[in-house]
Amino acid sequence: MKDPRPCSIAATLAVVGEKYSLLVLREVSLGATRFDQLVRNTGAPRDVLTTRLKRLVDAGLLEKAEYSDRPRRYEYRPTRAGLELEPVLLTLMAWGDRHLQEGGFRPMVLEHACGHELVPQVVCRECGEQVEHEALTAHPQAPGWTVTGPAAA
Amino acid sequence: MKDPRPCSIAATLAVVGEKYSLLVLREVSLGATRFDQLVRNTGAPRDVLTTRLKRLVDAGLLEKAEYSDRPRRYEYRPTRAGLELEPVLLTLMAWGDRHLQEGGFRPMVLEHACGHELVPQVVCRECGEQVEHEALTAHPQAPGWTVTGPAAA
DNA sequence: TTGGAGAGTTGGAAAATCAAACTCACCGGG
DNA sequence: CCCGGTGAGTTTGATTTTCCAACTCTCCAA
Repeated sequence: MKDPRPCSIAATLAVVGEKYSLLVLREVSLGATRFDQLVRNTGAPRDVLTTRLKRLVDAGLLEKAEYSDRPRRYEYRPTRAGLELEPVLLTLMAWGDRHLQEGGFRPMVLEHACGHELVPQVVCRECGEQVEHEALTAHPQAPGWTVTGPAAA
Repeated sequence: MKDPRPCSIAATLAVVGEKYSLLVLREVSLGATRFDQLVRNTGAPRDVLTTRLKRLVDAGLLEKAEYSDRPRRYEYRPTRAGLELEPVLLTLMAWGDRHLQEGGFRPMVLEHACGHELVPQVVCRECGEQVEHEALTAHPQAPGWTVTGPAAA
């Protein structure tokens, strides 16, 4: 009766929820894979970046690849699992574009292979409809948990 | 030449990227809107929760609503803007379900109004195709920024 | 031989986190 | 009238993180 709700959101955030982690993923997805690029582009202090990179490599989201021996230098490439976090980045970006950017200015525009500017949408895989809050019903699977909290303790 | 990349992902994380903020959004979206529920269900220390709630209310993602005067008690309800972060929560959950939960166990199953279990997918609004990393091209709009970093400073 | 790059490490101050205890207002018995 | 309990925080003091600047170490190039 002391543990928080078991949840894949929390589990995922335990891996990528620390400050700068998702910005690192953003950069490596864009192709900025080197330490000094990550420092400049994310604004992370160098020591913090070091520990974030270690964590992301350990978690299998990045891999450290030598791109030059003599001098020995490494870059950080996203793994498939790392790239699969892109939907998270896209939905975060979409929300920020809509709610935070005044004047409709978008700091980054993404072009989809279909030829259009990408406006990401989250849909139900079965019916293809855009997912609305009102159309969802949650079913907690963990024993002792209901939608609002622990069952009558 | 010292600021990090201007980006809606970073802007959004500045609002909801601190520890527990997204878990609070998860809970209020589920219907657990009261202080003690949030403490139990997220695991946040009470004082931290207080500051997170203040921030989320100030940012317009939650609203504080009196549900009883005498004794005066408040709950925190998600605003429309708050609910619009659900796509982020859904994609985080999907990633965790796929990459972190052994044995395919899902701590939470969501049912869509169409009658099926929800498997969220991110698609391009124009063509409806699922978004793949390889199908994206990024176009930074901020002056001085390229896809890998600041332009030749 | 001096001067960069690039990729980190180190040191110490400042800020955030944590758990537990405490407050304050009220309610409902006994 | 007193007592325990609930709900929503606030306070306290110890522990962790963060932050930033400066430093290291390896190489290459002028």
